[in-house]
Amino acid sequence: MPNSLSSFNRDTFNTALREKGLRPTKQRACVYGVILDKRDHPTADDIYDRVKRHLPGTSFATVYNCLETLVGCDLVRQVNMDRSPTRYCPNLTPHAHFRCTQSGKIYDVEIDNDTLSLMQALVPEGFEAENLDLSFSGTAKSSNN
Amino acid sequence: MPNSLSSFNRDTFNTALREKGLRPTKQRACVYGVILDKRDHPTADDIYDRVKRHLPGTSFATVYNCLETLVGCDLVRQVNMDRSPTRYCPNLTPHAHFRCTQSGKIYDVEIDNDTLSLMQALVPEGFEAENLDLSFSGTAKSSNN
DNA sequence: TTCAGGAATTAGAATAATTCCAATTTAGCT
DNA sequence: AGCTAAATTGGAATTATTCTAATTCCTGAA
Repeated sequence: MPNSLSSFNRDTFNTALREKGLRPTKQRACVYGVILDKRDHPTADDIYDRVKRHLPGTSFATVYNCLETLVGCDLVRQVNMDRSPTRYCPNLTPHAHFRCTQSGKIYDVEIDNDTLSLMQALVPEGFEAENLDLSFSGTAKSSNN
Repeated sequence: MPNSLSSFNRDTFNTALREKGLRPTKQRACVYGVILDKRDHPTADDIYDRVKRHLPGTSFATVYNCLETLVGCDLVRQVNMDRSPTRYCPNLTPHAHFRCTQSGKIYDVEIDNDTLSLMQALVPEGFEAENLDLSFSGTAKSSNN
């Protein structure tokens, strides 16, 4: 039985959904599962393909619905880089993204607390930032694959 | 005659285009003009409306073509925030953006050199960043309009 | 346990931003 | 003026995403 969540993740998942009064359905679990499974910042399209291998009847709308739900429950994060399709990421720690313009691959980049504080301090008086997004693009040596 | 470029901007414009072997057409000048004129981070749609007031025959495709050209000549910058339409910005200094989730307005946020260096230092060995994007979203007090 | 009612899923249509395309116009050279 | 490549044009096409209305599925009260 592939893509069953580990009991740890299953717990996180159930709890997060129940807290919002939402149902932990098999589609939602599966979408969450494939995102945890291969942390390659998949697009909705990628996720759809992977989910179909486990739950063949799943529709595109459902994938989008599930993703929206998971994002709303803070189980996964959206990653938007330029105009390219939205990607999804189970890494919830504060981190930036690096996109290789050659391969299209996206890498997580840790942000240390000092730098994070300095960035947050850029926001002027009278503005209240709830969200911060930092991304880089450029080239990655192929040894980083 | 509205939206004629100041002689300073006209020079910048002509030079930047000629350097790439491109023609400084009236459509390109007008698109550049409206972006300089009202620095409110307009979308292609906004720009189209404003350009039509000066050059009524202009098509949408032309606006997009001109924008691409201007970006390629480093005369304006694209600003992408989440999934919302691309916006355009004539501020070429390193700066971040703040989007007010209530009004949708976008504000420039200066980045000091120290913070900029620290951010650039986040990029790990083996990665070469050509581009850095920092954006915030949250709420802005209405006195910031 | 059943069953009512809300929640979730589904297929397919609709939308929004952007890009593509083929035809026409224009600008810059000789 | 006339040639040629570049730019513009209108409309069709594309892409990612959202919407809609119908169906199916859970859950908890009887």
